[in-house]
Amino acid sequence: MPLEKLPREFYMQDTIQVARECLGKILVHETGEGVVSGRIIETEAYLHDDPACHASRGMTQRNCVMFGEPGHAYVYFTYGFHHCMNLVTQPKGTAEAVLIRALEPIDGIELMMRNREKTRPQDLCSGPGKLTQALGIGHALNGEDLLGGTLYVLDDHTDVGQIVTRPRIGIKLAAHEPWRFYPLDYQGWVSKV
DNA sequence: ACATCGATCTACT
DNA sequence: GTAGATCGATGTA
Repeated sequence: MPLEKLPREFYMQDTIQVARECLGKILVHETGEGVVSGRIIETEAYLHDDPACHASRGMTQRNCVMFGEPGHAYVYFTYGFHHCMNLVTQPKGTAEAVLIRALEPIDGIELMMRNREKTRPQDLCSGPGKLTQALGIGHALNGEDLLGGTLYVLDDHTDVGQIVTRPRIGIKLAAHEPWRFYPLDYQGWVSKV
C-alpha cells in the first residue's frame, strides 16, 4: 500500500480529533544529511480559547502561523534551548494546533543518534524538545507547508489500538484539561506515562 | 528599558 | 526530586 501524505482536509477537523487521529502517522523530514522519520505516538491539543495556547491572546509575530492555513508546521523556540513542533489545525483565522510530544523512531536512527548524542532508542524522540533535535527541526521550518516541502506526515494505516487520555504536561494555565493522548501499546516511547 | 517566565532537558543529590 | 542552563516573547513603567 502506497504511503500518502495526510490531505489538507485532515487538518481542518476538530483539533482534539486531529490530536487523536494523527497518532500512528509518520512524521518525515528529508534533511541534507538523509531522511529521518518516526511514528507519532504522543500529542497534545491547544485550542483558540485555551489560556495555555500561545494564540489565545491574539496574533503576534511568534504565533501568527497558527492563524494561517491548516496543515502547516508551527515551530517555536522555548527555554532558551528547545524547539517544539505543532501541526496547525482548523481553517485559516482559527488559531489551534497539535503539539507533537513523542515519536517512535523509524528511519535515520543513526542520524538521530548523532543529532542527540544519545544511543538508546528511547532517548531519541521521547519529548517535544528531543524529537525536534533528533529530526533537525528548527526555526527555519516554522510555517512550512506539510503538503509541499521536505517536512510532511504520512499515513501507513497502522492501527495503534486503544488511546489513553491524560492531562497536559509542563503548563500552569488550564493544566487540568485532558488533552494529551497516546496509544497504550506505545507507552514505552512517550515522554511521560 | 527592565523583569519575569516559559507547551524543556540534563545532571546531580 | 530539584537546580541550572539560556533566550525571546510578553507585560509593566
